[in-house]
Amino acid sequence: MNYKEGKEKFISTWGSLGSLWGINKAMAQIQALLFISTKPLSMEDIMEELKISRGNTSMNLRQLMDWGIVTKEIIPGERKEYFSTEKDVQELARIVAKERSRREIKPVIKVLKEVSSIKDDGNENTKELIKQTQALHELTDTMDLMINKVVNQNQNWLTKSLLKLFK
Amino acid sequence: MNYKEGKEKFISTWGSLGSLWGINKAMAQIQALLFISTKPLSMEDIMEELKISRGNTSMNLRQLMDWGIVTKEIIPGERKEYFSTEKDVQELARIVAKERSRREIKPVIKVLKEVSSIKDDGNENTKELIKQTQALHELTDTMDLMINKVVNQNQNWLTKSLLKLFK
DNA sequence: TTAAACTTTCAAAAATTATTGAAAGTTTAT
DNA sequence: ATAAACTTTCAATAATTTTTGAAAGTTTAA
Repeated sequence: MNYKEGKEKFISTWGSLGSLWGINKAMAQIQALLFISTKPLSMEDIMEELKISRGNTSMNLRQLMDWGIVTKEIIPGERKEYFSTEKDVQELARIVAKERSRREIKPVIKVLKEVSSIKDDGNENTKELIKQTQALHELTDTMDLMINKVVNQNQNWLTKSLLKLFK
Repeated sequence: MNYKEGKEKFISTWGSLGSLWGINKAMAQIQALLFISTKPLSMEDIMEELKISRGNTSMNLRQLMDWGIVTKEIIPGERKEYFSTEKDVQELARIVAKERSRREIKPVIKVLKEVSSIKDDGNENTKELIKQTQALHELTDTMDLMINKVVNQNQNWLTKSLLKLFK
């Protein structure tokens, strides 16, 4: 496998992996491309490399910026905007974990809390609903707590400390 | 909120959450329904409750069984097949984590390993590709290791021990 | 102020994914 | 062996999500 093949394989794998961390293919591919680029890229560069339209590129770059994963770089003397992504994997993991907690886990916790708090009318079905949503609420809460703890540590904690803990 | 409202809210929230843990809406809703049911349900029951077709129910039940989350129950004297889901949230979390590791994380680790092993031809782009995919490989490996450690512990370890660790 | 260079928006089209329902398949009881 | 009771399959359809591209918008230089 040479550079070109490796690059393509990485971008396409990372792209199809997008769903795992809750973003779409183009968004994941743009991030992947920036992640292995040695310098910031313009919209043209990205469109060209990934063979996607201007609109698609624009919208997905915006989303990546919303996530806090990609930043605009101003290059002096250049009219175009250039983009680059967070290059440190630890920091990247922290950002993704934090955003997913905020966007997806927190709202679910809210619903589970609400549902598990309905009045117990003595019916066995009601009892089961309360019991199970409560259990789910506790689990989700614990997991979210974990994630946020990890997320608020500074870099290297993840590899260094967790590796030790779980040995 | 009464029982019916609570039940519906739970099922629909859990359903739309399906994407977070990598399964589709109907599949997640069937699991949710079984999760709060006090007894095993037949295909008819599920179709009726969720207003989905026979084919859809059949296919999604099969997938849930593939995941190891749902099991067929034989009820003596009954011709129909009945289904029930794992009721323990800890066990459920273990199954899901294990399956996702196997289905999604492991294959990505394989690709990252391959790409990060390409020959360094001295070009700065090649160097960056190797460096970044290697970093991602290490991170993903660590995370997968963590997940599998958690997954191989017996129940209650998650809440009890991790809560302590992360305090 | 104007025009060139560039980016964003968004309705329409394309691609993907999920769902239906009826025919085919299977199992069980007699 | 037959038929009733039930489940699975899968081609067609529907729903959803993604992508396009051109018009509208913005910024900069002169």
